[in-house]
Amino acid sequence: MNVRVRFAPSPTGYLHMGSARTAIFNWIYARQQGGTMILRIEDTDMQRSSEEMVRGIIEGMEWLGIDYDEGPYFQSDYIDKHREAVDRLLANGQAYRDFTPKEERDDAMIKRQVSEAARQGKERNPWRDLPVEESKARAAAGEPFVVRLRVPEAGSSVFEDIIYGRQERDFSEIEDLALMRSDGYPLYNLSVVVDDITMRISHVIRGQDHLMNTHKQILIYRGLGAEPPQFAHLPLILAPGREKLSKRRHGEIVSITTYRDRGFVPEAFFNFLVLLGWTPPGGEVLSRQRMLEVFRLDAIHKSNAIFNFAEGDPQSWTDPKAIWMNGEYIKAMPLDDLVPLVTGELRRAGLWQDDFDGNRREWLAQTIALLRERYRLLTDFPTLGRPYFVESLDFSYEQASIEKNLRKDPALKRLLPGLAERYAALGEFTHQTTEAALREYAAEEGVKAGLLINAARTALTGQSVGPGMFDIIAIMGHVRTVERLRHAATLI
RNA sequence: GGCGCGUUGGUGUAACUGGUUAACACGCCGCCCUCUCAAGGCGGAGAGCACGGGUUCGAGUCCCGUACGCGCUACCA
Repeated sequence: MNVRVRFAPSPTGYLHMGSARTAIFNWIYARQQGGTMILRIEDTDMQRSSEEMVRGIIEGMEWLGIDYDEGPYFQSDYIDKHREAVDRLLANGQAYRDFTPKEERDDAMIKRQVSEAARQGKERNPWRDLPVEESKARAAAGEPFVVRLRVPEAGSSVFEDIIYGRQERDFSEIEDLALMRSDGYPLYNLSVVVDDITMRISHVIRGQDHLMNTHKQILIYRGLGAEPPQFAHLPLILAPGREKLSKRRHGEIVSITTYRDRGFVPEAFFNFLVLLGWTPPGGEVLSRQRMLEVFRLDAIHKSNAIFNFAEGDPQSWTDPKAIWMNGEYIKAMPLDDLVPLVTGELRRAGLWQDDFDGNRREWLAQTIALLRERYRLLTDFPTLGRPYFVESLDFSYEQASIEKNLRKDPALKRLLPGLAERYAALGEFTHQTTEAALREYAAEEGVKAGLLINAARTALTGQSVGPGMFDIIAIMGHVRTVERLRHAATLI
């Protein structure tokens, strides 16, 4: 079978995490099966739609590296087809006109009564049985009506979901849903089905919130004489506490752009997202290539995934596992791929210098290679890594680090400048020569090398953690090292 | 309210068609390395599988009920 899947977001202006994950699973399945990935914008809700809002979605997909073979199609471009389908349903008796005045339906009191009646599973819509001729005549006379699907009285709807298994629902539980509004605009359930038929979709992979809708949609497929596709419903992504994850409640954290802006490597976030609802066999960190090899739709979980983060806690502003995952990518990805990403961050932070991709091109690569070992976000390079990229003393010294490494021993007030002079006199300035000089100086002064080494770390970086000291010195270079050692003495 | 789906350590999950001391990852804690660590290496604590019944020689795995969560129940998508 020719696999054709679609990702069908509504144009909200940004790519929601949940939507992104849906897109990812569609994409993986399409690519794995050698099928076709289609992007369709569900903009039937006209007010919400605009160019800009669509762009936000596409940008998010591009960042994640999710491409598509067809589209973007716009649902609103197919309204004529939707209406035509409604006419066919009306003609073959699968649908009927409901002339209940709109105001009456909108009335809260009546709404309650109607739902109360529906609750008791009692009466069907009376307009269901209006003779066809009278129905036509009223419509022709200009009386407004909504078109409803004629759901069978008895029996049940059954389908096999690839993920959730056999689904059965009694027809008596399914209301005669509206297909077209009284203003002539087709409604969601009708539109998706018609579009999926015309786009020859073979597998509908979407959120579990549509699981119940599927019974209705299958009825529409049948009414239209079409064979329904395969369905695979994905578990939802919930916020901590198993509550719904929403932009309103949780803010920027649900938008993919947040992750782009806060230092995530696209592949890493893609990998993390894939874990929300699926466990790959043999390890959670895996390349896309590997995903395509081992992915199985029916291995997706049934229970909702929880996106774990602590509101207000800067340490875990997002799922700690996502941050860990990102660190794994930063450590393991080819350096040539990492350098441009870090370059972007340095530019954005105003730390970029022209010779970084000229004379100091190699130096930049070495510095990134050194720092990547302990960084987990791309933004760590301009923030934590600032002392490595600025020429001057324009970086801050952590107070705790000053206490711990500089003020620990008053002798450092004298030793640091002393070390600076030894270094200033050094001809060749490398890892080896600087280490030898430092150890020699420490021996002469009768102090432990570690005292000088740790003091130097704080002097050069303002921090008490970081790479091996002589690696740092080699990266900092002769001039900055001497300057910073001298300067540090003034802090004691 | 009705209907549907789900419920394994703090989190994400594993455990083939019921059968060893419930496994892995993140996080947490400790130790080691050592010039430091938010790096690396090693180890540890933490669930008896939502709860209550039942079937069975034996159940996280099957059945029933309860609780909780989520979803659907619009002339929204």
